[in-house]
Amino acid sequence: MDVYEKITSLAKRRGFLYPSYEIYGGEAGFYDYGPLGILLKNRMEEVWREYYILKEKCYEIATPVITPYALLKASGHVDEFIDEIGTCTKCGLSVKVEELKDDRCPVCGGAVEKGSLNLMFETYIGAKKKEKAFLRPETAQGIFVNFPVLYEFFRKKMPFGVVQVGKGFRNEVSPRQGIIRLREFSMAEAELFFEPDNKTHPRFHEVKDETMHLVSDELDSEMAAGEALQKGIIGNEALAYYMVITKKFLERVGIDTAKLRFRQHKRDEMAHYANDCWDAELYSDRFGWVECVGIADRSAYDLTAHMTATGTDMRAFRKYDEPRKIKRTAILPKMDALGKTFRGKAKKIADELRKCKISGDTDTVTLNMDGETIELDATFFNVEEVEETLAGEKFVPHVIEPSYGIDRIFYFVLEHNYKEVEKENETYVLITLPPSLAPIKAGVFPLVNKDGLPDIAREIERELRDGGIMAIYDESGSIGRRYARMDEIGTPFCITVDYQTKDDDTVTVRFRDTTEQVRIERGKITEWIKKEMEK
RNA sequence: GCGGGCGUGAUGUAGUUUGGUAACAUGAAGCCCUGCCACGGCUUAUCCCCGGAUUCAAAUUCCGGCGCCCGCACCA
Repeated sequence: MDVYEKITSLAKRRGFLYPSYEIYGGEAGFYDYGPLGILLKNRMEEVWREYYILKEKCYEIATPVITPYALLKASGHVDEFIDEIGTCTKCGLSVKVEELKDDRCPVCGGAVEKGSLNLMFETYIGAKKKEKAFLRPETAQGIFVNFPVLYEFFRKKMPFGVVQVGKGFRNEVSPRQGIIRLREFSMAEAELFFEPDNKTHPRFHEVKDETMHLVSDELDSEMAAGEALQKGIIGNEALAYYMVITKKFLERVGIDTAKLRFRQHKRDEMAHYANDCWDAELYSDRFGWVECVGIADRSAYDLTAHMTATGTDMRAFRKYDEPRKIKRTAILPKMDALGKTFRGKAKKIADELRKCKISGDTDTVTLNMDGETIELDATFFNVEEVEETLAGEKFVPHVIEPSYGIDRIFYFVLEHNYKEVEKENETYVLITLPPSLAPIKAGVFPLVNKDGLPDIAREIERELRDGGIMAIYDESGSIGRRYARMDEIGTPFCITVDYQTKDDDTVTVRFRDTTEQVRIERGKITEWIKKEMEK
């Protein structure tokens, strides 16, 4: 058995992951999180929020999974997310339509059956009048379409960031590798809005010496963020900053950073919306390098797309440092003449007039209004050179997007922390999860099941839970077996009540990774564990 | 989607060649034992992926479906 198989079997046995709908034969690409699995996943998402919401000052929003056709048409997903595929009837090869040679199989020349694959799940809104819709392929779009109100919420100060943690859906052709490729998956995405020529981060200097393993066509080495930026390897400061944040986050949830690298996308593998992209890849003994986080510069792509499709102004306003004076040729309507001739229509005509493109020697203007053609000569306007003061300008913000695949990271947290050690000629399994991530923080055991020790242990379990610490009481089997059970699910501490406890109210606390023990006052355990978790 | 392999208690496996009462280990529950690292004792529960065919009889043979694994393709 390799690591993946061991983890899959442990995960099912101990309540981390179950294949979905198993009693109905199972459904490929779907997994259930079990009782312990969801505790761990929730902790990962909480830690993610600490990084992006607390520290980076983003705000989180929640938008629907079901997304109207028009939105995804505008974003490019309807067209770009479709794969036209030809399958050779002779040799069975499947290829993209553009790779066909004269509509025949490029390998054996056989006839080809064409089909198209849209990787989005389709659905309909409304029971009677059915409007076509899709399950969202990414949470990002829900943020983009809310840009105008969010911009207002942030009181028009750029840059700002909005995040969303939730489900995304992709109807994969053939999902495999368990939780690595799901059809319904959890993602945590941050959309950070910047002025196009100012993709910087105020705290970049704090992380500029942090190193990352960078891989691109020309490069494969450990390099400081600042250096990579200077050399133009990473396109801008914000991108580099969030790559460092990603590394810190992954390390915090228990990823082995020796098995982390950032790989730059080649031009042709970039998503339709991206113009620079670095993937955080994690190494698996089973699967090799796997993309788990994508950090993309989406430029103005999405906001522009939604602006074009809906006519909504998705621009932000930037004040110039100093107001700029601009000279231009302007047309100034003469309201007295217009009023006398056109009466009620005068104001509307004047507004139209101001929009006209003119030059210094324009003497007549023709307007088309409500199907009516109106000729105006110089008695109705003046043409003048005017000097205007512009306070600033409007622009479509650029977006830097770190996008995390929670389920994949979840798997890697397990794989990177899965340890086997030899213990008295037997393989002994433990998961060395960071204490703050562990689903169960403490096991509480009576050394023996008599003389009142179980009662004391039960009380301690209760005290811990009252203090906010997930603890489990266990009296079944030998003490060693109970330690082993806890080690296998990554519980960092085991508290044992022994006879000394009855004398002096102390207990032993045993560390998962070293099996060392310390003696601690019963009343202080809760605080002690909380402190340990901060380490 | 195509080709190959596989599907047996919660987990890992044997049994399928040669059709006839499904076994082992781990895990789990209960009781006992146990003065700190899975090693003890007794008891209990839990399995042949689903559907069809052949047969007196199918875990075993055949067909179809679903799922898992490998390869090809796909993975914005």
